[in-house]
Amino acid sequence: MQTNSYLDYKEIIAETVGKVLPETGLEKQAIYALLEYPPDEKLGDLALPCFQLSKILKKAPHLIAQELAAKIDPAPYFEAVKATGPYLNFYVAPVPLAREVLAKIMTCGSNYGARAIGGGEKIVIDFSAPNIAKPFHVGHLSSTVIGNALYKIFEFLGYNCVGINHLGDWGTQFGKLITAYKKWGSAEAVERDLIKELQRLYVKFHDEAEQDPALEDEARAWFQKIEDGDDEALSLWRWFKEISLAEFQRVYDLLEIAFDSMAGESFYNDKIDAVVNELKEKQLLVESDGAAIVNLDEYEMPPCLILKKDGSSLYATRDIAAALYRKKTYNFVKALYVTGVAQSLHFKQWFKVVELMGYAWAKDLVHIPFGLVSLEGEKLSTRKGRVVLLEDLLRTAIEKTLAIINEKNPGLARKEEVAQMVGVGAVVFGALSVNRIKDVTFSWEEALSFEGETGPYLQYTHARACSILRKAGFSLEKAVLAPEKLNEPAALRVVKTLYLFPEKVLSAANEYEPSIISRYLIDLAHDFNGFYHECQVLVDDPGLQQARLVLVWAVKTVLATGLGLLGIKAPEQM
RNA sequence: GCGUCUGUAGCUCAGCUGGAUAGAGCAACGGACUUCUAAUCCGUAGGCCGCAGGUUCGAAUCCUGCCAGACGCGCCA
Repeated sequence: MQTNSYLDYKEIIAETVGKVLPETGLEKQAIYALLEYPPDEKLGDLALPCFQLSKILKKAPHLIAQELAAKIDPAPYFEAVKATGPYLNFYVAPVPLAREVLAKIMTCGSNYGARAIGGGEKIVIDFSAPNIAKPFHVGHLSSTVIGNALYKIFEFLGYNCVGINHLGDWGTQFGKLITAYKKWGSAEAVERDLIKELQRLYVKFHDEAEQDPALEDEARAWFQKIEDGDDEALSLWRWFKEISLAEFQRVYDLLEIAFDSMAGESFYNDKIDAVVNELKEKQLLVESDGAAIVNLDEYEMPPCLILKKDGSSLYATRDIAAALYRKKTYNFVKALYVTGVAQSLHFKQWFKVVELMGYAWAKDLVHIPFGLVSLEGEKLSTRKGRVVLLEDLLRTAIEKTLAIINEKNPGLARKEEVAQMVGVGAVVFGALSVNRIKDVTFSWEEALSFEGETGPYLQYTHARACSILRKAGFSLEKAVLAPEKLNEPAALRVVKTLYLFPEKVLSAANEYEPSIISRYLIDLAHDFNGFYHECQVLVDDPGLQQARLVLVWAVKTVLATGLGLLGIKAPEQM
């Protein structure tokens, strides 16, 4: 797999400038870091601003730029190197660029952009983590799709990822649920309405408990019974869990997301005492108001709660136990936790506790926060029934897609299959197209928008490219690379954007930010659609047609790869 | 009260490891389908980059203060 080296113009420039200007004493890396992409095509493809050099050389920046322009031989990678004021602008020679980029994509195929930097090391990714007996709603979308995208991105860079669904399958809410079930529920009703019925019972419990606080005690008692291994309590707990998992699975099937481990909170029950003991041995635990805490004053954080005054554990305890278990089991080089930004402090605290326990790998624990999802400006609330179920959203998106297909392309084969890819793709892309950290207000109109910067736009562009290749009977084996024929500005723009893909993938991984790939794909699709309008591909001149077909194939390949990294399908027709 | 994050065009957002005239999409208006899928493309209009200072040759980008919003701050997760 020749996936570790990509043509790197910055590297070439840094090398050349370093040679021409040895007196600056700058390392190649330092020059590399100064290089930037100019704001306008007319100013070339890469630029070296000379202000910093001016300080070192004690010379006006525009003079340095002029001098460098005179000394540097552009060939073979550049067609010109010009000084424009204080900038040294590099104009990439299109033919070598097109040749290198397209040849690379032809040899690598769907591995273009991949690298082997992970060396097979493990990255554990904790994501999705819905709560049992509660609806799987749009609030869970971000964690699920961001986690899945990071999984695919890191695999693409040579890591071995372990996806863990840390299910919320333990806690007093099960006591509440059993209490409500015993009082107002029935096996028939649960079998019939599944999570909807469980949710009804849960809401009912809270309504009733407002009048009758004794219910809370009853709930606690039932949860205690689960913990003590009481047969009835345990079998109800298992039953609720099965019902929930079956329902969650339908959503994961629609999204085509799978996990390597479904070890939820309950999995760590027998691993918590050891953590508490270890904290005691390491003299990190302090008693405070009857609870056991780790004091973090020194680090300007509130204390981390380890045990309640009744001696039971808290979620930080469970998270620490899980981290220790995962380190031992997987020996990860990084463990990512994809959860809402609201939990930032919690992660900062228990990461610090792990560090204080003496584990150097505490630095490998990374919280990947994302913004809050609200509904028409109001918080989602299971109890108030103010939620949009993810499954409803996905199914509505699929239905809408099917309607559009019936209107625009009624003869399409396997419509339902395509409708699912596109409808789901629209929803997934919507969640991955903006910076993670932004809060979002869910809107049906936006979630079901298929025009402009959307998933369907990317898929449509991909399908268009496929359509051309199909009509031309294109085959990669017989393809002829003819970069000199791709000389229209629109074609060159596409080539230049294709060149950027590997570095975008790398940035997305470094910043844990799938939206970098989303934005890139929008650019690529846009450039391609511009080319599509300006340049007819299926033309009489066989040489020209062949040259353009290779470009179309390359775009199709990169779009499919990029969409794949986001967890989105790329249908060949739609 | 303390802390974290966010504030860019009417709306949703890029750009934020400082650099050349601040970019998209949606909505509005005007154009482009007998030609490779118009879920597309092109054009017009739309901006004291929250406010005020500071650092710098240069600030949407860095620092400080303020304003607005979101979230968090001990026995839920």
